[in-house]
Amino acid sequence: MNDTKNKIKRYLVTAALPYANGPLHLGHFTGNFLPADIYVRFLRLEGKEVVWVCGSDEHGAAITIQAKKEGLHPKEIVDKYHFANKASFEQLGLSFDIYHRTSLPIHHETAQDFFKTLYDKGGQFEEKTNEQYYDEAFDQFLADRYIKGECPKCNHPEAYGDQCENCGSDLSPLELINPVSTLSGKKPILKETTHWYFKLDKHADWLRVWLEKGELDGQFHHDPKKWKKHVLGQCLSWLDGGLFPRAITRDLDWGVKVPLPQADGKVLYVWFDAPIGYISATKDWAKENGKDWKDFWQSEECELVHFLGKDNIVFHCIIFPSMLKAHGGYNLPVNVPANQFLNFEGRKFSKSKGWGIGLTEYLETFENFPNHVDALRYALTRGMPENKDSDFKWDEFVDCHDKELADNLGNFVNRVIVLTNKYFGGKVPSIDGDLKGLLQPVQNLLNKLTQDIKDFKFKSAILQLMELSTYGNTYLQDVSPWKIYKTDPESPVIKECMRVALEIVNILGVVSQPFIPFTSNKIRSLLNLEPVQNGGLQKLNEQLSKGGGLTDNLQIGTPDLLFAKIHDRKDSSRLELIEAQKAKLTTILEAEKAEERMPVKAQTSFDDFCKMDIRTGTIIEAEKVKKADKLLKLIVDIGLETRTVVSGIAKFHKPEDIIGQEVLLLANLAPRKLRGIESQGMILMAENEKGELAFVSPPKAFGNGFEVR
RNA sequence: GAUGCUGUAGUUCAGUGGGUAGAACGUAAUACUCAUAAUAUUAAGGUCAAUGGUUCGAAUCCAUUCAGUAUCACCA
Repeated sequence: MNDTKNKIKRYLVTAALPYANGPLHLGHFTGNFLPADIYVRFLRLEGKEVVWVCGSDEHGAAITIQAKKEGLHPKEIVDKYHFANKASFEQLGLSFDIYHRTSLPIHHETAQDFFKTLYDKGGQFEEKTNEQYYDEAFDQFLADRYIKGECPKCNHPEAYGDQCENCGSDLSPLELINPVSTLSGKKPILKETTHWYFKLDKHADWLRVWLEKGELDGQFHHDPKKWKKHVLGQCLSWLDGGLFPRAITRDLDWGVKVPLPQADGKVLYVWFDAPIGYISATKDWAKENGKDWKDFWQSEECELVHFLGKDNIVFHCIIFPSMLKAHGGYNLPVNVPANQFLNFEGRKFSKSKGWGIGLTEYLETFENFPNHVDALRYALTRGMPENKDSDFKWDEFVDCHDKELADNLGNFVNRVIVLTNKYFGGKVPSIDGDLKGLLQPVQNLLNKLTQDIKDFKFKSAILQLMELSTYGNTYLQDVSPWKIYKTDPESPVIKECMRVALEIVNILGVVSQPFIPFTSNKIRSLLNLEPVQNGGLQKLNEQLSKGGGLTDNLQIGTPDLLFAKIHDRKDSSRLELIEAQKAKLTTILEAEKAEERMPVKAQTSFDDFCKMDIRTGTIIEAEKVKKADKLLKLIVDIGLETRTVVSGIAKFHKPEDIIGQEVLLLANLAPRKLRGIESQGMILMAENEKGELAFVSPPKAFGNGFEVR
């Protein structure tokens, strides 16, 4: 295809650095770490030189705020989660070459050098001074989201510094009436501060060429057709919207110090320092392993691939590449195969509601579940959100564990091992036939699997894995050696059949390794072989091109199940484990139904109530308000007159359905403009725990304009 | 609100330089018994979100609409 590919000798793979302020869940695992691990393990199997770097992202205001709330030093927070996450990752079989952390000195130096290089070059940064809100109690400048106040446009009392959720208008914190810090609850003061901005806008032109055509500095860099649609789409949409300078410093005492004398008390903004963590991690690894990090970052012979979730696309496809290009000398990623998000039983993961399962939690709860890590890795790969959001369901986990891993793969391997022991005393039979020819269909599947991984189609690849054992099952069924054995136990057909089946088991042992490494080791040990080594797939392909991958008369091991089925007549323990997880969710759902009745408000007086003039009325016209999701413009007949009312009910009621609807209208409410339309009253609605709105109305044809008391 | 992505069999998803729709699971029938009541074969099942357009021909291209989801300049 092109020459550049042939130059590639090394691969550098990154998985997005997890933020070290909390435990991680299945979504992080399947979106980011698992695909990277599969890819990296595959490259190693192919005998490629590859380094996979990752680590904890440990800076940023979120961590300092959490530390203050818990009365801890930020270091204590990040230590806790760094080591916890690292331990979980090891148990899950993630094969990082290094799991780094951005609080290490080598990272601080690297990030500072990077900043300093851009600064000294000139033209990449600009300085701006302005006034920002500052929380004196917390001794911290406040991000927009940490400020609340009254909205200047709709007077909603709980507007955020960046946006009012009531009227939807974009705000600046300075516009808020009576601003309050959400950290201390006190009124913040205005303070002047200076920050450095990275001139991202300068990079728009080459970025577009790079993303659209895959060309960099007039040369071929990568094939944009191999990028996922949603990745390219989002990037180009960003470029279309125009790029703007972005602040890259913060007023904080936790983070990488800005290496300038005039920048005391300022640190690099985490999104600037975090991706540089990939570089410092590589340096750290290289130092430990006697390698040169530049061979991976600054060499044409190395390919860079970033794995991440869709929330991180623009950072890795626009901002970080711009930083690297501005610095000069660095490789840019040849692909950024971002995944979408994983939901859990139909909803988003939510730590606060207990919806979902954390990685540590899974590892602990399923500790005694045989091969529980591979069971999870398999289920998550099968449902990987490669091109759209996907959903983890326990029932599907059970299904694919039992039907695919146990019945298809596990049972195939088992029946081959059992038959080999039975017919040949556990020795791999030698045959005279054309083994290579017999294995051709298997080789085709293997090739497809290989290509799928190279194309980052892991879901399809793992299906090919299953196809391999399906082929094995079908093949056994077609030949049915047990039938032949009854009449002619010495038949060469039996030998040939079993040799082919054993070869397939051997192939499965090698090629399953990127996906389900523990199972791979177990298959190998059933064949009496060592765990597969780097280059194992390359070696296997060489052997297959000559004939088979196994040696004649190899003494294999005794049968042992790879996966214990969840639906097991004799042992209900695994099913109980799953049922307990499902019961937990039911409990949450029921609790939500039960609670969430608003407490009764403070006492009021009859006189106050009488101030309300509530009238019966009928909706005679209804239309959607433009530029508003929730609003309908209604004309209500209240007998003596008609009123125009803007009502936030569009999510639950279509305009055409509610014409003729009888309603109750609060008629003496002060008029207010909503989205430019004067609303002369308020329709009374009942709202349930889901936020659904229902009309409250008199019985049919009651008549308009009567008072409600 | 703008923009990106997504919307295909009961379920989970593949699929496009436009030319009689694919898999897995589930369902039904049959075969087999070496194996974890496993396996194999066959069958049924889809106006490819809706509407309009381009075309000899559209699930595939264009437009509009609807739904889900993400991003939208200091949120890590």
